[in-house]
Amino acid sequence: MNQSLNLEKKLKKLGIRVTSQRIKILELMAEQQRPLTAADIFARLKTDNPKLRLSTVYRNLNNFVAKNIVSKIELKLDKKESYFELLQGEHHHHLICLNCGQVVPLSCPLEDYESKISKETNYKIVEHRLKLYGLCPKCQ
Amino acid sequence: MNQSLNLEKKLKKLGIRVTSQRIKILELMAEQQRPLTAADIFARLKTDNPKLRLSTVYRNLNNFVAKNIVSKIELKLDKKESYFELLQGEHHHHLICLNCGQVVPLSCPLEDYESKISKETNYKIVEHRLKLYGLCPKCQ
DNA sequence: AGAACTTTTGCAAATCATTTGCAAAAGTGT
DNA sequence: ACACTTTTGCAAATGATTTGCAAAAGTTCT
Repeated sequence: MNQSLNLEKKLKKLGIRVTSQRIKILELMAEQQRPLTAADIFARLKTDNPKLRLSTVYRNLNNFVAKNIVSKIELKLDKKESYFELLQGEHHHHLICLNCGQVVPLSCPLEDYESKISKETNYKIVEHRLKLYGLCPKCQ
Repeated sequence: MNQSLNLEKKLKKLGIRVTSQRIKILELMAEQQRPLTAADIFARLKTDNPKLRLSTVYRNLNNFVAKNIVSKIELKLDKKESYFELLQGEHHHHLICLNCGQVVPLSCPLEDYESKISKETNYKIVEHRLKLYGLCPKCQ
């Protein structure tokens, strides 16, 4: 059934106005199932909608992040561009191929470590980020 | 004894030319013992040397990173500025207070996890990055 | 469906961190 | 001190992201 209808409902429930730009961005992210940059999304959507602006993509992505339906991560070691990923499924991390950029989702190994560190430091731990870098089978 | 003499030797050994800018940058990092931004270093050193440029700081930090005597990390969740840290002591990670920015070094819990992931994915794992975010005792 | 109201978008320009080109200055080996 | 190579100061460029503002689109109420 119609995916954009589901997305509409999702946005309405969150009190986010339904615009075609927003639907298209979320559709693309759902379809790709991998972290995308604002530029990736823009490049893909501007062919269908030449009036679309990169700033609109950024504004909406930031909005989604604030509303907790998208997460923003820095994936590459050297480049400083942000990647965005639909928040769905469980909390996970990423393994990134240094050569081809392929991204593999990883389960989180840090529950015990976090509570250990919390006890040792008396910090209240709110979140964490973990990335592994390497070479995928093809690139080795 | 004279620390800048040690630093001179260190640079010479690595085939890096000894300049006063380089010595000052490394001295400051050694003295501060916490990750600093290029802007931090520049702000601190420009009072003694008003001709110093931020680009010089960046160029030297990048050089040190390439020569493996400094590591470059992204510390803050939102801000995109890089932090630089003298490579000394053992491999570690960071716990950062979301409120005051205090940084605590953490031991690395990932040896077993890395080999497990390597087996599962057939990736050759080269490195990893882990950061924890939370509130320090004072900021809770 | 239309009016009134609020939010988002397109567009251009600004911002922030970082890099680069180039001539002058400084470091190095002899 | 000399000839050679690298680094620096300086200005301008770059890349990612954000912002101001008027026009356009979405929402609510009737």
